[in-house]
Amino acid sequence: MTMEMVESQQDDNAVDSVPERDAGHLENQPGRSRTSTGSEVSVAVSRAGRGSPAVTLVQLPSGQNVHVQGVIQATQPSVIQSPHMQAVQVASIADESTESKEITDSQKRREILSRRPSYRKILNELSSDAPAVPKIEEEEKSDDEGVPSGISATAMPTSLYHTNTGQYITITRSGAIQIFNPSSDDVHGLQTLTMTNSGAPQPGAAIVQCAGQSPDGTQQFFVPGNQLVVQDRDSLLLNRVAAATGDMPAYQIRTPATTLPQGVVMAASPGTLHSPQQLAEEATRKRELRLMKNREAAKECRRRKKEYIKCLESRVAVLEVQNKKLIEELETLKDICSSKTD
DNA sequence: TAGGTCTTGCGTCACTCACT
DNA sequence: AGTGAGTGACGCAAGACCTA
Repeated sequence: MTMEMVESQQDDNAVDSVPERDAGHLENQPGRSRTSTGSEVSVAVSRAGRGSPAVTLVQLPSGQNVHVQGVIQATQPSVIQSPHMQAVQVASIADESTESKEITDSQKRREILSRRPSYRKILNELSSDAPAVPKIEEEEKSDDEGVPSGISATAMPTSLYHTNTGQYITITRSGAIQIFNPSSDDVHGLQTLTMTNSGAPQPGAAIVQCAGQSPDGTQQFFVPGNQLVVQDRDSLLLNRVAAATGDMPAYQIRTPATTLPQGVVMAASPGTLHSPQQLAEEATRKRELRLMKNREAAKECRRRKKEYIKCLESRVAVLEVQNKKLIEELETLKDICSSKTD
């Protein structure tokens, strides 16, 4: 589901559903007794405390007493809050008076901050409180988002291969093949391939579709099952056509010949690495992979954070509408009360 | 218009948490 | 215990905006 859909859906629900729910909440205010007549309406305004909003006690004609808190409240410092963050903010506010405590224990602060729940978790908790707030799905995202996925959580590589051109190929659990060029700084260095074994043009061969930008040179690399992925002339031609039409280029998986083609390098498994140079290369490769995955994770995290903030802003809008309605309701009740006393 | 400031996004590191 | 995901913090770069 795209963000636009989420927001529009929220907007649709915002005005209608939430105030209804909170009206019910107001009706259930405990601790107040009915009047003997049951038809009297009384309004009492009291100040709760310094900085606290005024509390208005409204006795409805039905005999119900309603505590209405002032809807005009002090502005919040930030909409991004969690219980932990609130604790931090309270602490920081309390510390404002004493400059000597301005320098906080960074270790403790880091500890508090690091325990902050994920945005997904917070958002899902919010959504359980307010149905108008959409949940973030645990696993899948829709493919029609148009966002380059990179190596996502659902496509974690299970195998890593190194080509003779210095590129890395990862085979994910879902069967997708991803080509990564470490020398490329941007997202275009990553290509995602989707294997389709059914309908292969010849036995033992499979078409591999490349979702990324096609490289200039030919691609040769191995995949599990002793199969060799070759970008042959035909598929190269297909690639050129695809490049012209915007379609995806094609690769083929073939069973390799008894002798390895020139220029094809098979990455050795970590268990067979002996020389320090090989170990260093392996370490470098692992680091590159880790950095790449962390890069993607950071992107995803920022995306979720933005979505989370958007949802909070939407919720603020909903609550503002709700406050407005409550103000109007309160004014109406006040009018009824004053007209009865006159 | 040049220089300063602000905003935004990115990559990386460090760390925690959950899972196996 | 090891591993991967998630995320805050930090620094950097590029663009937007402001001001003398």
